[in-house]
Amino acid sequence: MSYFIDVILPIPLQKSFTYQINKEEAVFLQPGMRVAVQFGKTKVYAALVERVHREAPVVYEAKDIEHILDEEPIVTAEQLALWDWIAAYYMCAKGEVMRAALPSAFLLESETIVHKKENSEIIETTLKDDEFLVFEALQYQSVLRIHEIAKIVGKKTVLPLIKRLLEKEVITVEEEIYEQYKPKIVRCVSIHEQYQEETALQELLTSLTRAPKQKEVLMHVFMLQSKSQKEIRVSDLIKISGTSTVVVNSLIAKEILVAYELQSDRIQYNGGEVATSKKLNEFQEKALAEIKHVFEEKDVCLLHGVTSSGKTEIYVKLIEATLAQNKQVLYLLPEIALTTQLIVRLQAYFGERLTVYHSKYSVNERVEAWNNVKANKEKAQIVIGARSSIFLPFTDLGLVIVDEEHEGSFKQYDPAPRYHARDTAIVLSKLFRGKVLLGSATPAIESYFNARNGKYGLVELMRRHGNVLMPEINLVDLKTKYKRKEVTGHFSDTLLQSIREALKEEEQVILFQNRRGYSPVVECNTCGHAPQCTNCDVSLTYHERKNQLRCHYCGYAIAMLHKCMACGSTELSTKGFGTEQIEKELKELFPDKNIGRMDQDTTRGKHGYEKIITKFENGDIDILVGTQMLSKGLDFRNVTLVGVMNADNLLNFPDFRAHERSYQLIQQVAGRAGRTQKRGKVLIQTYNPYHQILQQVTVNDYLAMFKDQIEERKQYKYPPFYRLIKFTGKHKDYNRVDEAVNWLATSFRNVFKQHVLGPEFPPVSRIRNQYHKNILIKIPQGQSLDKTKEVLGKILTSFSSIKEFSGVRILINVDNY
DNA sequence: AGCACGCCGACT
DNA sequence: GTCGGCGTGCTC
Repeated sequence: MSYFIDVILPIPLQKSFTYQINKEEAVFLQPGMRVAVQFGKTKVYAALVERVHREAPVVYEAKDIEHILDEEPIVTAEQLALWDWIAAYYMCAKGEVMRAALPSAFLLESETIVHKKENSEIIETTLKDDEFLVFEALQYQSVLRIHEIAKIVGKKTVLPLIKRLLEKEVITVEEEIYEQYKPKIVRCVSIHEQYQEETALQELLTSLTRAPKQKEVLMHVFMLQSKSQKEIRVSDLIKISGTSTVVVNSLIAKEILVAYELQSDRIQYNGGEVATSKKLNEFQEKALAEIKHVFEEKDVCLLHGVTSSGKTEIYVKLIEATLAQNKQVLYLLPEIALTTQLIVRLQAYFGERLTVYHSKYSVNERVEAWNNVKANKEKAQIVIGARSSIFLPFTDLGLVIVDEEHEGSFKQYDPAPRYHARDTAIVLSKLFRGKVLLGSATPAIESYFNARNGKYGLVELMRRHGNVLMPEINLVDLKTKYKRKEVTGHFSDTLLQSIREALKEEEQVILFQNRRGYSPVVECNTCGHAPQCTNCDVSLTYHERKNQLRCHYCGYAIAMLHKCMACGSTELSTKGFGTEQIEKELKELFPDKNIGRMDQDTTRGKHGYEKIITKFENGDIDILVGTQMLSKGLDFRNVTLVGVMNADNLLNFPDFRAHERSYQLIQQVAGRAGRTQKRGKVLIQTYNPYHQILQQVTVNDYLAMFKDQIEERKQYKYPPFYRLIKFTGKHKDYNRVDEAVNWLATSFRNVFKQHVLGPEFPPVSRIRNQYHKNILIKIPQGQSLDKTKEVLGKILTSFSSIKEFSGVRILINVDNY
């Protein structure tokens, strides 16, 4: 009788795959372990065991596994349950979830390695040019990889070439599997035990008089040994004694020192003392008590606290309480809010019990964080991270905090799984019977709705910490300003006046413009032609710094034109404006001040973001211009003025969430102003000063905004009343997507009738030479989600079997943002 | 996804 | 004529 395992492969296939194993393997293997398996003719993957069983597949012969990769499961049962939920809810393959969940070091892939074939006589003249190139390269290098061969011959497709070389017996190939994770090894030394005795030691020291360097090193070893009981690292020893490895090595050779290797953890906290948490003020205290009360009955609580109300201190108290129960804490933040500022602050309270997990960490660091969390180590009691940290192998998760809960970036857009970290965290927490706290100054409409409904608890904290006043928000009507010619560049005189006042007081200013680059469109004055991207259906954006026209969708760039491509006219003008242009205008208006810019273009690179922040904090920047990056959790003491350059392009966004988002964004940016005793000032330039949302922003009336929005959502059948699933067809042939998506929409409409919207080409219908077409499905409350997805799945299956539509890829986005 | 297999245009 | 382009189908 034979044994089998069902495995998840890290590829986007709906099916699960069965491999054969022997009895010993069946006894050893458990769900959550990895095995290396051959898949297809050549590839070897790390597959994750889902189930061990004895049901032989009927229609095919199961392959054997290559070998087992783990001693024990690296994925917990809870994680597998969560993966199942994500795959089902967000309508994607488990393999896609696996890809997103595991640190890439856990996913091994095989690579074809080319060797020179020994003992074979090769007549060089029988080789073609490219074959000879490979042959020649192998004379110098013992092995070659596929991509190296591609580089040598300067071609993309080299597999036929390799095949020919194999036939001519020039080379042999082999599949090399490698694991990417390498433990960090540190070399340590200790004094040989024969010198532990005092007399032997004295003897040794006298014998070393002719080797002063060695003696010195030895003295340092003693010093380090007496100072701390811990191991002595060779690298530290060299640094302290100011010698080289040679000296240490000769001591080891003389058997005076003994060397040994230690596996070390890359994640280490080397901060100072841990502070005790601050005492809360009476409002915070009350909020904390309310949250605790809510948690007695409910699993999820929404904390609605205005900017600067001291939400973090409340989180700290809750974290302390959870740690006291010996449970783990997950602190989720949007990627861009994961700043050093906040981490340093939390580290001050929790020291080495805090682990940070996010995309800037190396593969090795991620594996270590993973292992620490899984072993429930003390140093991983609190994990702070961006959305992907929900995939960590928690063993006893007591509390999840979702800070800036309203942030759209908690939803993964591409690739699948298109999950929402806030919603997934709630499911994750349920698996552990843990609690979830959602925190925001401007909650998502959905969350606030759930809270008012009683599904979540609701706690409000409307007082700023230290009784700092909410900033004074004023609108500036650009229409009248332009009419009265009171505008310089893009600055109204009101804004300019306020900037001058703030600068005179040596205070800092933040200016917000939600568009990067110099100006979005370059237009010919004669014929009206605007240069377009060759790969996408958008106009190119002018970037002055590099004198380029760039596409923000695909990155395509050309040099700025001197004359119109269509008519040759040299009169080109720019329309609209971005951060770069604001920066330039400021430099002209305030030549003696330091202007900084923060957007995607200036924060590239590993520390680009931090550099700008630090400069601003240190007062090296007087005026900071930026995109929405500015709105996230930054705490600048000396900012008293925030200017929104143009609120209208936010409000006019064609999306049902545009108003909600505008409110949140402006409110968040406004929250950067006046975090100390002096009342901050916010100026919003707009052509629509009577717009509801702007009016609500000025008086900080979240509730009014919520009521308006929820009414609209209800009327136009949007979330939270209806659930949305967006389908996007993608193909390089316009007609093919068109027909394919039309067919799909018709099939959907047969079942879901008027709840199917579209099909429709989006405003930008071509991106990277791929045409897009969308269908939106609205699911009313009360209609079973599972059933709906089942029906949709069936329709998609029959869709994929239609030949004419093959190649059209369908992206599914559940709870589309 | 990734890769093999198979069919068609542009070059030696 | 071949080389190499891309479309199609399959993977336990």
